[in-house]
Amino acid sequence: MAGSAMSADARRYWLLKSEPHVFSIDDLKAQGKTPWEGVRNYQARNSMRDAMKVGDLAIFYHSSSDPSGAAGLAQVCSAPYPDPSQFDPKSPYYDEGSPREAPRWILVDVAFVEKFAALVPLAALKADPALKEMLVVQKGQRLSVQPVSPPHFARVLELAGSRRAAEVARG
DNA sequence: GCCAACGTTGGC
DNA sequence: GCCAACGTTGGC
Repeated sequence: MAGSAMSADARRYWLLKSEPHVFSIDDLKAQGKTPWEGVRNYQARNSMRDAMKVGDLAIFYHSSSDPSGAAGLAQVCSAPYPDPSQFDPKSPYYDEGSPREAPRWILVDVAFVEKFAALVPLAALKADPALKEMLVVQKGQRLSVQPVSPPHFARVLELAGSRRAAEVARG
């Protein structure tokens, strides 16, 4: 009991990938919040289902873009619930094998927090010695929902010139 | 557009 | 349970 409370309740940090031509940080800003639908990878789902908490912060990452990179900040704003798109035959994310009574795909809602003054390109993340171990800079890393360590998260915010950098670094 | 890396599927 | 084939991701 004693000693476990702090780590269990500590805010966690994430990175969410999105192709900006599908859904960008500007789209999130315009909508205010959105269900993070379409995740069809079990490891990414497990993060949303088991580990994310309301209030967690996430780097909003633009993938398959020119350039790709960290575009802004989002915040988890709901408990996990079934991704409605898995049951929608018209959705590109439809999964006919997902049972209604035991939905396969779970998501959370995320809210807009901040758009970085300038996108931090992947090349800049790769060039930073402090981010050498960060998942997103690793070769072949395709996971679309990634955990980010607090120091890495704080460093990305610092590179982005975010006013929240100091706050995050404090924990 | 190419292709390396990765996850999933399905035959055996 | 192995592993080849396949589909997808995503940087370049």
